[in-house]
Amino acid sequence: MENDGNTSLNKGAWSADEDATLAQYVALHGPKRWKCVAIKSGLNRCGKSCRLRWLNYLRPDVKRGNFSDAEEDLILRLHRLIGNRFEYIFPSLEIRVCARVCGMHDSYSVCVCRWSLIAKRIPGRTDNEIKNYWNAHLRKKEKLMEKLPAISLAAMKENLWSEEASNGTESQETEDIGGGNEDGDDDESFDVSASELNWVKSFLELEEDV
DNA sequence: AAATGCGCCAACCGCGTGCGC
DNA sequence: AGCGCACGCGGTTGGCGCATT
Repeated sequence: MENDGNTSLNKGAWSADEDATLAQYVALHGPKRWKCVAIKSGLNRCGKSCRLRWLNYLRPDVKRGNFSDAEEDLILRLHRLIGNRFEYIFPSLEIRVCARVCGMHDSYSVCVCRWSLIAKRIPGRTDNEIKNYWNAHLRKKEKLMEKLPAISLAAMKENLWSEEASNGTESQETEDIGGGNEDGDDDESFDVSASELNWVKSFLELEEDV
C-alpha cells in the first residue's frame, strides 16, 4: 500500500506551521505531484496527507462553518437520488435507472455513492465535509423521510421504458445486469417520482459540463 | 468535581482507476 | 500488453469537546 516509503512520517492533526508551509508551497508550485510536495516542502508528511489537508482545509475556496438550509436540502435530495441507498435496496433496477437517465449503457460504474459528485454541486464544500455532515446530521432525517408513504415506481418506469421502446435501445446486456428482480416485488419500495427523475436528469446533464 | 457516554470532525486507510513508460 | 506510480474516492477510525450521571 502507498506509504510514500517512510515509516516515521508525521501523523495526526496539522499544526499552524505545517498549514502555512503547505499553503506557501502550493501557492508557488500548484496543487499537484503531492508526493513531491511532501518531500520538497520539508513537511514530514505523506503526499496523501498533504493532498487531503489542502483539499479539505487550505484551499482558498473552501467554505467553513455550518451548512445552510438550502445546502442541507440539496444534500438530502442528491443523496436520495444518487446516494448509496441505491445499492442496498435493489441494485439491479437502480443501475438501470441511473444508466438510462444518464443516457449511458447500463453499468455498475454509475451506481455508487458519489460524495464527490454531490460536493461538485455545493460550492465551497468538500466531499469529506459532506460525508461527515451526512453521517452526523442527515442520516437520521433520511431514515425519517423513508418512512413517508412511497410513491409508486410504476409512473417512472412507464416514462423511462416507453421512451426506450420508442427509441428501440433495449439491449441484451441490460437484461443481464438487471438479473430479473426489477419486476414485480421491488416496485413498491422505490419512491422516486417522475418530477424528481427530471430533476436528477438535468443534474446529470449538468455534470457532463463540469 | 470526576467519571462516563456520545457526537462530531479531521485525518487515515485501503482500494480502484488513469496514465505514462 | 504489462507494470508502476500518482491520484481520487468512500469507508473507517481516533481524538477532542460537550452533556449527562
